[in-house]
Amino acid sequence: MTFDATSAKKFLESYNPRDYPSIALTVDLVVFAVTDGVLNVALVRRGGHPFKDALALPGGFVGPEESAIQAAGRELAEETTLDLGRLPVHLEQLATYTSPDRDPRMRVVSVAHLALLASDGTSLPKIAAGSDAASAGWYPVHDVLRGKEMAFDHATILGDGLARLAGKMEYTTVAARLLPEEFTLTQLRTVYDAVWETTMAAGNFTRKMTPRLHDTGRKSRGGAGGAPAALFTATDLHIHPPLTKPQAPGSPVTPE
Amino acid sequence: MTFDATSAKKFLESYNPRDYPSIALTVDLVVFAVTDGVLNVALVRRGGHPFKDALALPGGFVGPEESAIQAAGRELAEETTLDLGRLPVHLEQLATYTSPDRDPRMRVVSVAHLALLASDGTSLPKIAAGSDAASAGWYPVHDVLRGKEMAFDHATILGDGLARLAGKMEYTTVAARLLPEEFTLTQLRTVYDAVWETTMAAGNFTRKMTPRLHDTGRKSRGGAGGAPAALFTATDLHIHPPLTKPQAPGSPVTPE
DNA sequence: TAAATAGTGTCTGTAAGACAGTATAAA
DNA sequence: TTTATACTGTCTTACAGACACTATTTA
Repeated sequence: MTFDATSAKKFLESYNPRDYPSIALTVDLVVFAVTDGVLNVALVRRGGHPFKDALALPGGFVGPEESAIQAAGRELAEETTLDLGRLPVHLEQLATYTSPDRDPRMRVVSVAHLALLASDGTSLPKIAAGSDAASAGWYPVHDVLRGKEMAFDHATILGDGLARLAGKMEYTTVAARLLPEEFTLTQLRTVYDAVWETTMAAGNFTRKMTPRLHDTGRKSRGGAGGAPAALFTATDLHIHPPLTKPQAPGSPVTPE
Repeated sequence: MTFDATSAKKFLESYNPRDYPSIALTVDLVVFAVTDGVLNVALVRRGGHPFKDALALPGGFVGPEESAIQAAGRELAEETTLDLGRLPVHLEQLATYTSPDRDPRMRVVSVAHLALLASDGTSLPKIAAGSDAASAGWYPVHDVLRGKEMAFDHATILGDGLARLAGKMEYTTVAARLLPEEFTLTQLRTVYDAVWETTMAAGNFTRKMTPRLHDTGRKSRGGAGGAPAALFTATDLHIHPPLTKPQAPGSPVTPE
């Protein structure tokens, strides 16, 4: 990487820090996990002003030597006390929120990330409150969004995170990242039902998904009566053509 | 927005500017337009180090009082000397690039945006070189990506921008944003061919797209022989189920 | 006319949606 | 046995892909 002192100086002239107020770079996390057929999000209850006592997304500052995704992974590890190196956690950048007045204290640019935690469907990972949070816990996503009382622009971010997940599930097997490494088709279908708030037909779901998954050959113990289901692992294959989320009634396909 | 001086002070304690080097917030623009069946991107030739003489995406700093998308719109207007208030230009956030060493001079966090300029297919909007650029012009996207000699991480950004556009064209009518307000189905098909580097069958394309567009009732003058085509305008409808980009041969649908 | 383009019709194969039926296991 | 679950089979309908054919214009 070659550049000389003159050009660096010229750059710093065009970028005069006096003209630009100090910018804080943060990450906000939209962390999802499924239990009992419900999609949950990890939220913290704010301990201080502004938005004291309101629900907020967990997050933190991006360190000087790390990228945003690295900061997101670090915060996630701190918060969940999970070993991210071993756990297959899905983490991706969502969007960046830059409105100058989104935080009344100073200019805070936040790179939101979407994280999917594996869960067996009956219990959720423990999460710990961060520095600025009084308490942390899991909340049903759809309920929270219908209530829409959140700190800063976090309701928007959460909505964007849900939309990203719901959309991506149409054409990828990313829903499997919300399940243990080996899972049954019924478990996977439960994830779709939870995120899309629908009820997928079991038979057709099996027929469509099976060619996109890898059959381990093993069977699950039938938990509550019924035949043991085959255990699958996810592949990184795209679903083509996509799985179609059932059209909401009243959303027209043809104009006028 | 209520917060007191104490909490603001506490926040500034947890965010100690001394611990965080000054951050420059910029936007980079991926500006697309189609001519003669080819997808083009607006690039500048860098005038100074680093990456002197290399191709780069246009961009600039985000002002203290504006959001990233506002900065992107402003830069786009300056660069193209287009009246964005009147022109139906599609502008959306793409992704944010935060690697600490992506710019050797200082920490530059760049929020990339995707812009689609309307074009009649035979000429491209004039673009002007910015401050740090020696010259600006249009370049064929696919050629540039195959060559892959660009400044900073701009080849990655350009690739992400193309992927975003190509993907979104499967399930929205966003391709129409690369055309004048009224367009024919052949023009629209040309856009798909240019972006996807395919050849869509004309008859089937008509059958699939027509219900998603609004027929103005008017007809285009047949330019070079042939029947006059109907003129359509775009709707904001989703294409459901999506238009499928023909599978590249060799990309398997079933695992193993 | 000839040539070029627009748009429709038709055939075929695949797959989605609906749902019945069968197999496997636990209580 | 009863019940619950996992899967498979079948039928119908929709539509994508391929492609022929007609219609409408310019040269």
